[in-house]
Amino acid sequence: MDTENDGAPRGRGRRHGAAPPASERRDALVRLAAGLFAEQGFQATTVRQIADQAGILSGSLYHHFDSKESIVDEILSSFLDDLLRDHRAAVADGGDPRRLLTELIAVAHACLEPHRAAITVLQNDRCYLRRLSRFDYLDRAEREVRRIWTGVLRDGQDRGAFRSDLDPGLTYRTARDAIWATARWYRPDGPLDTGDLARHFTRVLFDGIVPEQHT
Amino acid sequence: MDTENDGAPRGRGRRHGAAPPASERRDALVRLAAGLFAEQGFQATTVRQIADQAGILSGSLYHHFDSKESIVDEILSSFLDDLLRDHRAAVADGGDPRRLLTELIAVAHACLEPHRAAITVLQNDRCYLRRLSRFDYLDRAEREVRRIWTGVLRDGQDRGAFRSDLDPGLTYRTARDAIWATARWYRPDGPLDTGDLARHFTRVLFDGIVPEQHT
Amino acid sequence: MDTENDGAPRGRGRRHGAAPPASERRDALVRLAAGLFAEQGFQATTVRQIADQAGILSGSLYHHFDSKESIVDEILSSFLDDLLRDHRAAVADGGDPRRLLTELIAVAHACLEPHRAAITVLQNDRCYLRRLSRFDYLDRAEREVRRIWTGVLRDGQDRGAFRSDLDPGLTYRTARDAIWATARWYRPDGPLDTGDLARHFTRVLFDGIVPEQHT
Amino acid sequence: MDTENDGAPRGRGRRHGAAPPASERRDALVRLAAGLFAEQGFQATTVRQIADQAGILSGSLYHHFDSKESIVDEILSSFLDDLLRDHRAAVADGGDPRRLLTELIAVAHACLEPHRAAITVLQNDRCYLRRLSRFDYLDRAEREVRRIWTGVLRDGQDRGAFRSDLDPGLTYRTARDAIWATARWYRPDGPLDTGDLARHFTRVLFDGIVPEQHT
DNA sequence: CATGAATGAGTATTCATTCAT
DNA sequence: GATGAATGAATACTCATTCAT
Repeated sequence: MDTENDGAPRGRGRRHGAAPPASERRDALVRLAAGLFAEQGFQATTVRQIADQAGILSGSLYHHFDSKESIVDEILSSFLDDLLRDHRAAVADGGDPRRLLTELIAVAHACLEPHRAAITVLQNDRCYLRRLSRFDYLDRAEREVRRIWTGVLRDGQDRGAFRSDLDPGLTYRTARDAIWATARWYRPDGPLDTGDLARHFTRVLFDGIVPEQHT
Repeated sequence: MDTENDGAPRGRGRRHGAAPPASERRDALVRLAAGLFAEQGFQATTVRQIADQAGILSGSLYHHFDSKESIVDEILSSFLDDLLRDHRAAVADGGDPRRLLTELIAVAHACLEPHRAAITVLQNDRCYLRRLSRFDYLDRAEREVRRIWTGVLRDGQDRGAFRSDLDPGLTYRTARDAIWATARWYRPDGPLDTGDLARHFTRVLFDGIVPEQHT
Repeated sequence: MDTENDGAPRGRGRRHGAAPPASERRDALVRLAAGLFAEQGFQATTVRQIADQAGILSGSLYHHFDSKESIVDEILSSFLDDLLRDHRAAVADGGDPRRLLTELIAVAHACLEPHRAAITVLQNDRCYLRRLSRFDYLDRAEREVRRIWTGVLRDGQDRGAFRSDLDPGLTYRTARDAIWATARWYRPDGPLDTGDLARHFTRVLFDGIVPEQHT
Repeated sequence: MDTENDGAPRGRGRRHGAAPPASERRDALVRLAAGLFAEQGFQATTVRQIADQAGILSGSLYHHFDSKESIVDEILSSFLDDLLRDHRAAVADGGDPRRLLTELIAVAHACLEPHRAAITVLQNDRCYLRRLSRFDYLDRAEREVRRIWTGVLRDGQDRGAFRSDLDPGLTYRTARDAIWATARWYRPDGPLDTGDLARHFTRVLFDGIVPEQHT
């Protein structure tokens, strides 16, 4: 599907799945827009701000992109492509639930740096974007990620690796929210890298904040 | 050049702290706006949508409020007033850090239902609102809440109630984000009430998801 | 004409000539509005400002007045009634042109204090008001005043009292503008009263600023 | 949070002194707006009227200007730049007070035609504009002009060129008001040009309307 | 007489997008 | 590829006025 229009300069009519026409200029614009979206939110960022920062006029952006939405589409789909790929890979071979969950946490944290903008946009503007059919893939991806996490959690409960009195769906949502919310304040040049954050989070999630001998 | 408004119904010139002029109609409008802000975000909600849902014209809203901002101000300051009051009360008498932290978690979860709109707005539109000097109290409140949580956490570490290898600031942020993010999906008519959520969250935070005999 | 409706509380449909229903409250409101119109201009003053300063709600003003225009109508027609009456009286008995002109200058200056608001409104908002047929009397009054002044000036030229090389219309306009513009900066509590201003102006107009022996 | 606009057509963030981005279209719009401001006043003129007369939509004006205020700013600052420059030049070399004052009167009248709109706006809307800090330069310019006129007048009094019983400040204000008020009725296509007006005014101001032998 | 709630037509301004040059 | 000028629909907000209570 969607074979026509390949190689055309604009992304008109393109759907998620067909790669957008690559170009250095275009990539730079996407990165630039991503930064603004992350700082201010998608809706709150104007195409003029993007154009201003690129040193061109706002109308000129439309030589590279169909619309403001198509820019954010590129940012979001790239994030979700990576996220899903790494999630699937993490659980592909099955194995110890603790190891798998540790891996999923690491995978999510690993997205914080390269995909900070996408994560921020999803948190701030998801309720707006999901109303547009073009972004149906957002919910599809979320559902698959949820299935993977809750699968691992349930499997761990069955095998006795995780407490059986926990609600897997609730636990997943708590973990997911805590991780993605990090994007709001995480700064790559701070004292902690995303690996540190993942390790800290894993420890708290697995063993809690209470020392073991205490209970 | 704003003239004072003795007895006038609009909230012109009021500051945070002075009670807004009470009125049933006004309260109903605030609740109505809160619902829309929570669903769509503050910026994405138009005064016309609020007025439409109230069955009046958008200009008529300004009989009751100065501005769209003053509506959200009322919603947010009411939330933060409650939140700070309950936080201060929770730690007022000091005592066992585990009990205090349990209490803080309960206090935060107790806000999920009455202040869902405010919490959602703060997550979606904080980066916009904090630029307005009128909302300086947002950061002030956040700092005080953070001080209270990290104080309890540090005290617990000193007394051996909490693991000493955790970063109190990081732990606070993780907990905070996980709790407030709940407002995005929590529905009062669902199977779980906010007490259940608080208990679930407390258990995971204290003891982790791994059964004790496991490690 | 216009005999019906006398004694009715509101001025509805009333035309210039029929006295508005007197009332202390009403007069106080007119004076109050006059002050605001003088400070800010008619268009720039809102009925809410008037009501605020009267300590009532803006809607309540409409128990006393038909409209904002009817308030300014009262202010303006009162001024022009006085101005025309005094102009007519000043030239009624004819006589020495210098004396008559001195008298006209005095009459105009005498209006500065009691009718400062009307004069200011006429300068700031005349181009707006004259488009409304209700204010046709503004131009009628201006024409009569001009006739009186230029009559005196021409008569003075004929009799050798005023230089014959001056354009009476131009001289009238210059004098008129200089006098009315005074309303913009004149303050009753300043060091000069309107009599001083009239004398200063008369001297400059009659003899110029150059000492006589100089030329 | 306004981003800089390198090369962008709008005048965003410019200050008085920095030349606005020149453009034929833009200049035409300014002239067009000036005409409307002069006829109706600044506040009473809507951006829609300006746009209508330019044959574009009101929003399209904002491609060229930041705001309605920035349009009038351009009109006013252009006038005051010229006025101050010519005033300074007129008195730069000092000399006979009568010659200097004649020159100042000529300079002011010479502004009537090219800057009629600015003069009219200043008379009608000054009390509104001066409240905006952006227009602080209005008062600064007025003060300098006043200093120049009263300096010449006082100097003339000292040298016996002007009557010593006149109040220089009062005389300045009278002259200023009479000259600027001319802008309200002066039409370039009338029988008198601004030179005629200046000469007429100079004669009345210097020698009065009474023939010399008369007194 | 006054209030409180509303109307309706208007205001300046914003912004994604289009398109001839 | 970019510009410069525009569109059109939306935005928050204002204000004179009305009227049931």
